[in-house]
Amino acid sequence: MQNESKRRSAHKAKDGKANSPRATAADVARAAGVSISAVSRAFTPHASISKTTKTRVMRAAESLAYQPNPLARGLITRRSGMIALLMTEVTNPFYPTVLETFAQAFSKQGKHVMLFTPAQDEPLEALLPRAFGYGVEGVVITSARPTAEMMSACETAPVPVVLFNRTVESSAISAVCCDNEAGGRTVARFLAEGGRRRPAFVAGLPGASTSLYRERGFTSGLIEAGLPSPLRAEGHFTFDGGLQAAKSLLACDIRPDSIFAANDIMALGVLDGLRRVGGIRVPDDIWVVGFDDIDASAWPSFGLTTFRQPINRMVAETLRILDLAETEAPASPSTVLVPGRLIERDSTGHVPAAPK
Amino acid sequence: MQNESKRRSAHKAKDGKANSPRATAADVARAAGVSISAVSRAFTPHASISKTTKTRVMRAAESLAYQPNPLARGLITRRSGMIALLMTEVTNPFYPTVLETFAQAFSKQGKHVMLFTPAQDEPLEALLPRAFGYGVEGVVITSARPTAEMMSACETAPVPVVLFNRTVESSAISAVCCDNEAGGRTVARFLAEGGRRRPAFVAGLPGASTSLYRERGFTSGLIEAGLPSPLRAEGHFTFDGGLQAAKSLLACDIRPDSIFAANDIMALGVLDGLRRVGGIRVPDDIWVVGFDDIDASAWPSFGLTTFRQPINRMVAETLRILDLAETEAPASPSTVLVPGRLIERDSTGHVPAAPK
DNA sequence: TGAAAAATGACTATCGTTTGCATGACTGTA
DNA sequence: TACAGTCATGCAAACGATAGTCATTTTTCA
Repeated sequence: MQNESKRRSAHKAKDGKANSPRATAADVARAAGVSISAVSRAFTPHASISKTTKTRVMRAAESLAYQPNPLARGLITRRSGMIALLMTEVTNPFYPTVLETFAQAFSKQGKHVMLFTPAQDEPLEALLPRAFGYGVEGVVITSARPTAEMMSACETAPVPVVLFNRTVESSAISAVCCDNEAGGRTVARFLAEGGRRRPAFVAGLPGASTSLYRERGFTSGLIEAGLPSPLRAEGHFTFDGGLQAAKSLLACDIRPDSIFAANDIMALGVLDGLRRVGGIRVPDDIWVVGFDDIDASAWPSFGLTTFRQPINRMVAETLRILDLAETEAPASPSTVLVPGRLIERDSTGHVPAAPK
Repeated sequence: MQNESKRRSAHKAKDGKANSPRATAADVARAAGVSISAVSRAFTPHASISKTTKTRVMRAAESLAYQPNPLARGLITRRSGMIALLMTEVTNPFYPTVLETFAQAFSKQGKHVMLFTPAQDEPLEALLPRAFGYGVEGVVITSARPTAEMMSACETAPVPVVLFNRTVESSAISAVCCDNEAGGRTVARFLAEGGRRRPAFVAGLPGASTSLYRERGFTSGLIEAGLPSPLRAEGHFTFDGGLQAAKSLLACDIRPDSIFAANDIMALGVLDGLRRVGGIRVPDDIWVVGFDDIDASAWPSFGLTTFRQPINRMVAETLRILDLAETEAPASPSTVLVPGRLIERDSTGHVPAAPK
């Protein structure tokens, strides 16, 4: 009887007497002197059950430490109490914060987070059916560049799907996003009012909607303010990319006097890149602005001025679309734009107060 | 027809014709002209099934996009293909990396990560039974300070439980950890050889085993090298805590000439704290060493010398204990210490080569 | 070629719930 | 007092798979 227990040796064996095999609804029913259905109904929100039976069941359940098995429940209701979170870039410090905010918010609703990260080069859309198989009650996708296959997979999903921090053309898919275009425009205006004349933009991954919209808003904001289109470099949304971008921007014939990076981690790279090159001072010579407001941006070494994404509100909106929030009526598929705001720190100079 | 669809309005309605209701084993069996058992066996690793039938089933399954329902399977086998990850501090940049490494490793085994983060002040041990209810095949806990209740809950767990980056007295629980004591000692020796005479230590959360062992190794290493016990401050494992700790250490009668922080994020805070106080140069006046080797430590602005935790190996060891790795035989409950190594950067000076 | 051994497929019970349906108990009104 | 409505309750059938049993091939070897 010992040699066959190959796969179970690493932990307490099954036959330990104290290892209570978890109470089932039948156990509770027996203890409370009711039927199994009654137990089930006691745990179902608006079920038809009398107050007395319910308390009796609940009392018995408590004494047996009973909790309905989510697997069995999910098998029949198709809702196992989990939300799928599809994430691709956990390295960007912005996302861990997002992750934690979601996890907290969900757990407040009794939901749990199931994390899906694609193995290298695994097509993202392959993850969706897998998630559905688990009876997830909703899917949140944070991927820089959702593919077309992905989108069509989303449209036929049996549960709500929300793109987080992404927008997409299709009106059949919900998305929650910071107002990136407005953010870019705000930064442009800020730089213009600060007397900057030669702006530069550091883009993220080509094709990423966030980078795209931030650039669009930035460029149009500059033009509205009578400034030229920005110089341009790519930073792939990474610190090192930002660092390289800074170098390449400095190599231009006419150096920029301000750099707006499509996210903070690149902006920090830019700052470090500028420091490396002697004789450049921030903000005296060059202003630097980021986007996100990650923790590190507030560190004294950086003091990065940045456009803050209101993660809490974005998450709340996502929950609302997933139909989990108690607040309002469910929305139809739509793109929700949440406004952000500029946080001024040391990496930019002071903008004179508006004249009147 | 509109007003009654309250909870389903946010996504494609059920009645859409293209919304294929997901193929079941029965569908596949019919398509392949075999019994349902055959289908089941085709998807069970060492089941008794002929090659020809298996391929026939697999072909049919593929054409129907069939995948066994993990809920139904888990209901009977008690293994739903998920691993529970209990995390408390996602804000420390070390953990997102850990998280991603785990997620990648698990997904390579066809397992998925279920994330459990306790709501504020929710007792951690309450999460365990919930996880077991989901039929998780293993639990990984990364919590700074596991409670006694937690521990006893672990011991009676129906599946392997591993403490990650924590150690614990009980020999009934497995743990995977970097060799913190050796790490602390290595740092001590490094500082001593570098001619430092007044070391300081910045502790993390009181009671955290990692901080404790790193300090123990550090202190004994110093004493062995003929140096005094370190000055001491607490930094709560946060950037800001490290910053404050630096200030308080500088306020000492005799300033330290080297500071070892129990983790990187605090060490970065220390660096920034030192910069704030004029006239102090790193490493000329004070050396700073961290522990973890998070991404930011390598950024030019910091160039933090640090003791690197080999996350990949630690994760691999964890998988082995969880009985998932293909490599070796399953281990009995044990504490695995993985060696790390010192990464020298700009925050410390050069240690002269050994004399002979 | 034949018999023993091995491999395979069809049946059926089961995992722990939810839920439709039929029944029985109550309530308020004519 | 009786009658139609409510409301609560229990029974039994799913949900979609796995695994043990048993009958039936196939394979193997003398």
